[in-house]
Amino acid sequence: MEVILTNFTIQVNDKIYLKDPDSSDLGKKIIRHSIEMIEQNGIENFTFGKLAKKIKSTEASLYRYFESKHKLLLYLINWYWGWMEYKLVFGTANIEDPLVRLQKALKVLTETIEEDRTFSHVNEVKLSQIVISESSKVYLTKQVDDENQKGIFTPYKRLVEHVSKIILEINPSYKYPHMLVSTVIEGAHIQRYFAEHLPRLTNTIKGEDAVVNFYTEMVLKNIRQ
Amino acid sequence: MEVILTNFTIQVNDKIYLKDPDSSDLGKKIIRHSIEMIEQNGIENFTFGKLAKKIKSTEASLYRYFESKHKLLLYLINWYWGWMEYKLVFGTANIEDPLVRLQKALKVLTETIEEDRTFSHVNEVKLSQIVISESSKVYLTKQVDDENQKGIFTPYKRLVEHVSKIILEINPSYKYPHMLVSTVIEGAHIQRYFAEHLPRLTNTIKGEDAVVNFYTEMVLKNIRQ
DNA sequence: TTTATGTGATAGTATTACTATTATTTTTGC
DNA sequence: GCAAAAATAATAGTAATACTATCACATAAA
Repeated sequence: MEVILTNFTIQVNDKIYLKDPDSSDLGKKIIRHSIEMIEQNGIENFTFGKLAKKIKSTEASLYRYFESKHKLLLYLINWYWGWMEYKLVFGTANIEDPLVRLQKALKVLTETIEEDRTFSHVNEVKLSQIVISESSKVYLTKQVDDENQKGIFTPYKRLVEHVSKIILEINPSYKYPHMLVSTVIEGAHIQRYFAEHLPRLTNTIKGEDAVVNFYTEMVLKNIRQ
Repeated sequence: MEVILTNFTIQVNDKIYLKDPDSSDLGKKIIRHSIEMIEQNGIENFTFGKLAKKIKSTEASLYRYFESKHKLLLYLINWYWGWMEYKLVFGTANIEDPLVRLQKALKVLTETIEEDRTFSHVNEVKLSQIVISESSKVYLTKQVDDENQKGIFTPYKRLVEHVSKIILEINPSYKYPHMLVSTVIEGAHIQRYFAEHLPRLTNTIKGEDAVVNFYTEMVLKNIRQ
């Protein structure tokens, strides 16, 4: 039984945008089509000019929503982290055993993304491809510290914190919970990228999702007392 | 006893440059100063115009060495992989026990970089900072497949292969050697970046190099039969 | 001493990442 | 149903970037 919750939106830090893209048709169009274009051509080849042309609007109009393409990318990535937290919370609700809960959480974090019809104007499959190829670029800049101070990376931190807590529930003396979780999240992205483009840097195994299995195994072996 | 090998150079794939920067004074100046500038201001804010001004040359002259700043970055990163391989080979030579050899290899891959006076015009400490903040950008582009076909990423692959082989020596049935090694290398970079800019995504522990210890422990626990 | 090679000087182009201004349309409040 | 306010479109312009092209000059190798 699939339940579609229509009164559900992912909140994104309002310092990222000038005008909430969720609040208008044009805004939603910007999100939908920027996802398509960035997924297709990468953030480097994406410009507001091209997007404006595609959605038959103007550059100036887009700049009323986001002050730069970097901010737009930040918006998309942050939306994703918010969505992941929502999936994590839903996916692990009512699971008593912390070990089972951890395994479920790791699965959510590392598995390939499938369509989620709850949020209509966002294509989560394409967005997850963007996250794989572009997300590290949002923090590997000289403005990190600045943006970090504005709380722009808190959704990501919250996600890491969330899973770290489960780990500490299982093994309260484990020394590196955050390091372990962020290694898993970032690693899962990179490994999927490698599998597609630089396969000799990873391992793919027929009949299993090597990424999910590898990182699940990794965490369990690491936190064992 | 420190031995300085002056007749030693790191070879970089000649498809990356138009003219070998090692072959002239101007070339070496380009390398030395581009490392300084990119480390300081990041690749996004680095331009050939600025570099030309700093070394009192012209944009056109720089373009005779590298056809784009992306290629220049590729050169630097590839130099680094070549240098790491050299350090790995030297550091693990004559170690019989594969477990000890693996531990040494992991240390080389994950520890913080110190000055190496063997290669005069390259500041390895600054270069390693560039690798931490910028290296993923060289393959997270839409030209990966193209560049990969030209063999531009082989030094990285060779490094991964090298360590993978040690792992298989210890446990021939281990399923994910490449994934494990690339997770370690990429992870070490990201964790050092997080420690400096987004500390809540990692763990730092007084009196120990948490990155080296975490990843060494991780590998050993993972490959145990 | 010629010739090739490397470097410098200068100029030019298409694109990008914006900002500014004004006109037009759409929405909303009464 | 209309005026006021808000949103969007149209148009123009700027500084910087990422190059390409051309020609002159210096120097070093043949």
